[in-house]
Amino acid sequence: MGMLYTGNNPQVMPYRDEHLAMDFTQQAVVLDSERVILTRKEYDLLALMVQHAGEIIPREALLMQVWGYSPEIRTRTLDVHVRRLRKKLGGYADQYIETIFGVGYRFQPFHAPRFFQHIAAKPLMAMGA
Amino acid sequence: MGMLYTGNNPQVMPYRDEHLAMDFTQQAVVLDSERVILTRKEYDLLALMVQHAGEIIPREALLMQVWGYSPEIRTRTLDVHVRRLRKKLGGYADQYIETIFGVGYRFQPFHAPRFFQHIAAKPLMAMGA
DNA sequence: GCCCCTTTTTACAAAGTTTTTACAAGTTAA
DNA sequence: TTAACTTGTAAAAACTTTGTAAAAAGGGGC
Repeated sequence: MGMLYTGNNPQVMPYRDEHLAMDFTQQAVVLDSERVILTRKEYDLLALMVQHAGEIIPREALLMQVWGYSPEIRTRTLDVHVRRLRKKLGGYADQYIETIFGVGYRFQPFHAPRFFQHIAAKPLMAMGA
Repeated sequence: MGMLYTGNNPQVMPYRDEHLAMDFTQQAVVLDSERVILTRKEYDLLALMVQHAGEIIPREALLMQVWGYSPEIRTRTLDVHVRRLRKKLGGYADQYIETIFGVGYRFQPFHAPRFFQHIAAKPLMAMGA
């Protein structure tokens, strides 16, 4: 009986809130009961943020994790991808994907309280160049 | 980690939906009550996909399983076979055989919902990288 | 050998994805 | 307020993957 080893598949619990659901084994994203088609990079980016929901993820961390870029690399591709992700998340986009100015981005579950809107967010890492 | 059970399983349940039926013991494919004549490779390819209906099967897995090719081999024969399969599946082809860009292909049963099914029993492959 | 059928390769075309570019808009601090 | 810097955005360019037609290659039977 043949078995085909097809790679690692980290067991991550699916995400679900009032509007958005994400299944990491099927690579499926559903928004208000409709499938959202994401490209690979869009998916990787969203997956990383959702798996760290509520946490601020610095640009460098996103560029490192999703693109394999080291901090010296100057690129706008992260911004462009965030923009396209937000577009595909429709009207809830800005609620889901927060911009933390000077730092990075944060995914927030739909009803997450936003008491202390990143007041404490002083740059943890240098951004430039 | 994901495993696909792909080997010479002598007891595979026949597949049937509104338009397509497939009998793996007879190696017979019927589309809207008409027999579809497939070549060996076409049959092997379709059988593998149908037996994993709803799952994304990476190109490398298809090339490994149907052709015995290792991932380094560069060939377009998979694409050509998919094309001929789709041709023989007529108008339903694109509904049955989805292209997952950058990854592989997926057979979907005719009325498959385009979002979540929790097929927790069937391990899948991570799409990343 | 030839014939017939299947499979693979070749060579582009078409489609899809990602990155860059260029500038607008927003933010922060002096 | 201005200057310096960061993020948003649209569009183009660069790049990658898939689709397709046609030719070439392979294989079995006669």
